[in-house]
Amino acid sequence: MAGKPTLGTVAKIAGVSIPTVSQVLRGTGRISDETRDRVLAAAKQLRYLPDSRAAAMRSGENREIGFVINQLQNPFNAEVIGGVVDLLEAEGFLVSIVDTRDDAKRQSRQLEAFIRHGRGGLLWVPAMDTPDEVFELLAAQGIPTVTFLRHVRRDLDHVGIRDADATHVATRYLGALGHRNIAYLCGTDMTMVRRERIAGFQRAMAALGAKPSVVWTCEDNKLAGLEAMIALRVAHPEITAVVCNGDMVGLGASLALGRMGLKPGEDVSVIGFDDIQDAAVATPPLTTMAVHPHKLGRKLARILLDRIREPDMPPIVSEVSAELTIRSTTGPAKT
Amino acid sequence: MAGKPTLGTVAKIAGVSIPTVSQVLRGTGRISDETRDRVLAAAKQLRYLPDSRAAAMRSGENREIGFVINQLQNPFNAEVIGGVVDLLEAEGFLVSIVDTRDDAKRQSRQLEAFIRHGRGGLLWVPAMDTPDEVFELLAAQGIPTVTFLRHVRRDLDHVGIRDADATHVATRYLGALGHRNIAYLCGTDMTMVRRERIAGFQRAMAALGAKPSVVWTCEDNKLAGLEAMIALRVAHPEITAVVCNGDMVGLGASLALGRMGLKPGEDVSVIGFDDIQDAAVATPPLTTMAVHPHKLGRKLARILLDRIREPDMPPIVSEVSAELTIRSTTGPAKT
DNA sequence: ATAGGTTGATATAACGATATATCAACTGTC
DNA sequence: GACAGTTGATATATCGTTATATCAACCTAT
Repeated sequence: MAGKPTLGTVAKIAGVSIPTVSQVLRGTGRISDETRDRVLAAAKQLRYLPDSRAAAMRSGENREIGFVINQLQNPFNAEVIGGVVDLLEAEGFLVSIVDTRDDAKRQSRQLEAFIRHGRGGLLWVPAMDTPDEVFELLAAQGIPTVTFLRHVRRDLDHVGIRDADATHVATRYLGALGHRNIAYLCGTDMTMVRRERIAGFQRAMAALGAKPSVVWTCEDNKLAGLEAMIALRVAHPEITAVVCNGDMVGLGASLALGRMGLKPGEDVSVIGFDDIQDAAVATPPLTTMAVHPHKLGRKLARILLDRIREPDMPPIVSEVSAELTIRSTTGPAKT
Repeated sequence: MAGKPTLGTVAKIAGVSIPTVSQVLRGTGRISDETRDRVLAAAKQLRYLPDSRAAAMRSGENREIGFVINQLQNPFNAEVIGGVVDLLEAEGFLVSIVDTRDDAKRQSRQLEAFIRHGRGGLLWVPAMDTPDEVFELLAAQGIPTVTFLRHVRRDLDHVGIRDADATHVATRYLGALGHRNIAYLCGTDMTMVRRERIAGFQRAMAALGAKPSVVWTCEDNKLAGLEAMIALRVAHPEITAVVCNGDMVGLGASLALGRMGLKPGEDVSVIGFDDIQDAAVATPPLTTMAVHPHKLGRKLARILLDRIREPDMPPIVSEVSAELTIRSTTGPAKT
């Protein structure tokens, strides 16, 4: 009545032994048609489902993957998750997700919980300021792990974006349109990703022979982008183009221009990053550096599967390029 | 080297037996200071973390909760998740999330996976068209379960919103502003929630003595809201106000009015639902029926904890009211 | 009739933990 | 110095599975 059905309860009802039930359900061993039917009927009647934890304990096989992400609300991340889950569920894995909200303390608790609860593999966007001891903890457990976006440890598999290249391309494109006073809008947190992107931006600015470049602070959401654009406009009225650290910021900046009576793509150009779904349908549609988050998610999952299959390979690093996707928020510099 | 540390490896290093290590780590039994120190040192050196699956198997205690949600990207849901996780993690639980994307088949697989992997409790927004067998499966396992938003089974605990009241209040408010030609914008999927909301809308319309009311089809996102508003305006130019099934739709509708050269709150009034963070910072700020998603998440978690503690209580149903939150997209009807 | 092979099932041990029982070595008491 | 009580540890059984070994019953061949 109360309590989950187990192999034992199924065995009792079918009038056979426990190993027999186990063999029937997994299709191994030699079983007569008659007992097979009896066992299957009993299992169905009780709605029995095997306890994979007990199974994993004995057999060593573990098909539960943990995904540790830094911001669940972020539409880019949500699309990546879709790709990861599509692939892994098709392979019979369960993907359970936790959100660190970029808080290293919460992340430590969650990773510990994942280890205790026996995840067979981890996908991980390391939170900012992740302490080294966390990596050592993971290494000590020997859990297959792939980091995503933030490439903090060379001894782990990694899937990421060619960040420096992307901002370089974006900035060079603005330069080709005649812009010389270009700002980069991003947060203060010095993650690997951000460092790379700023480096790419600076490199392109240097190649353009542009003045000392402006890197302007801005949280990673639409409202912050809006406010930052307004403040930037006041502090640096000479700026004619901005490269943003994410589409949400870009959309906010574009919105701000409208509010100030300026036309994005005519008065000031804006380039976003990620190509989230909103970018294409915004007014005006946002020029952006597109990565394909769903595909990226599949690649991430694939590499984890490879690692699980071959634990002793040297670390794999896979970086994809972002594509310049021109829409309406960029245009020639006013002369 | 390879392989997780276990009680056995810790015991060997500390030179004691397995039960001793277990007792030291859990603080039970009688242990001398000297062996305690030795054991703790060994555990620390190996970075040992106990396997909660094995522990749960023996002790029966299970502190892993599954959250089955219908749409991860939805900002309202994301805020609810925040509330749930804040409470449950503070109580020492691990909350792992899966996204059904409102696909009953995927949901079945995911729920089965949660059962197999031994979740100690479930929070669940049932997907549309969830077949009865799924509920029977859950009942057979006896897993504490609380449904959220969609109240499909009276024999399960539930946390939701007083949907009919909310749309009734919203519509009555528009009536008080002088509007009589009011439309309701929502999807075609006849979920419990939607049925209730339409009922509240219709009831208020009847009380206003208004004409046969318009219920207009619209997916639950910003772009769909935008397109629906434009189409609605063409088909029913007499409409002066719309009540929306969610803030994303409301924001899209408001955007559409701007594109058509109309002023939200002057030419046409718009009311949203949920009060997601974007609603307050949009231009113009969106009038909406506010629920407090973070608080709602905490309540949801609390009820699950109660159920886990007292499995035999009769089902609990908790419904919260949405508050009319007036911003700038509503105003008096033009005379 | 006996050895050897096949069939269809069960017995047993193990995974990593916990709960309960047991036990040896001290302690103190009269 | 014998007995009871305490202290600090270990032995053993158990949770729900799976892997491996074992086994009885039947068949076949010489």
